Amino acid sequence: MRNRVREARLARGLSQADLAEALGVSRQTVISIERGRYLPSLPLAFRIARFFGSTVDAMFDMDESKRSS
Amino acid sequence: MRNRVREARLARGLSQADLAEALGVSRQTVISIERGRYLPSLPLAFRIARFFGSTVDAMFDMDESKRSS
DNA sequence: CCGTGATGTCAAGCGACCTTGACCTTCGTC
DNA sequence: GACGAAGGTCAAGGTCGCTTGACATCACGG
Repeated sequence: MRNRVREARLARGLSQADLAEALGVSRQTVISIERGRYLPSLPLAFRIARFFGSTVDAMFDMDESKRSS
Repeated sequence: MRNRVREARLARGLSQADLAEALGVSRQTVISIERGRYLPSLPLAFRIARFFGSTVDAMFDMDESKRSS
């Protein structure tokens, strides 16, 4: 599962702290999502996608081959 | 936050148990999501959307006006 | 009347998401 | 060298997603 949060953030010239505040989450959460420590919840995924003017499906691509089953 | 899981399931003539098995989750999980008890995780949201040949954004619409904050 | 399929509730437990707070390193600048 | 901004780690704690298992209801066919 890859996500384009980091590149979208850098494209806007924002720091992790800036993005965290804009999304209403902690800086830890932004770090953890960017680094793939865990996946955002569905509501947070929507806020991220909308903040960057994108869609959940475009921001996070689920790789079918990586199903943990 | 509304979702179209129930109507998509009924449109295919599937029971909750059928859908649960197809998604690899428990029947409780399907019931809880359909009834709005809680939101699916991001991976499960993707599996649901793909199972029904749709997108996460189309299956679950986040209502901006219903932000809990 | 009895059984079965479909939907639903409740409860206990586990792990993932998210928080706060303390601390570290690197880089640029004064 | 001292400072601040940015990215990162670690730990403890709370809430939510998901599980299993037991049980209740309603409609239906035998």
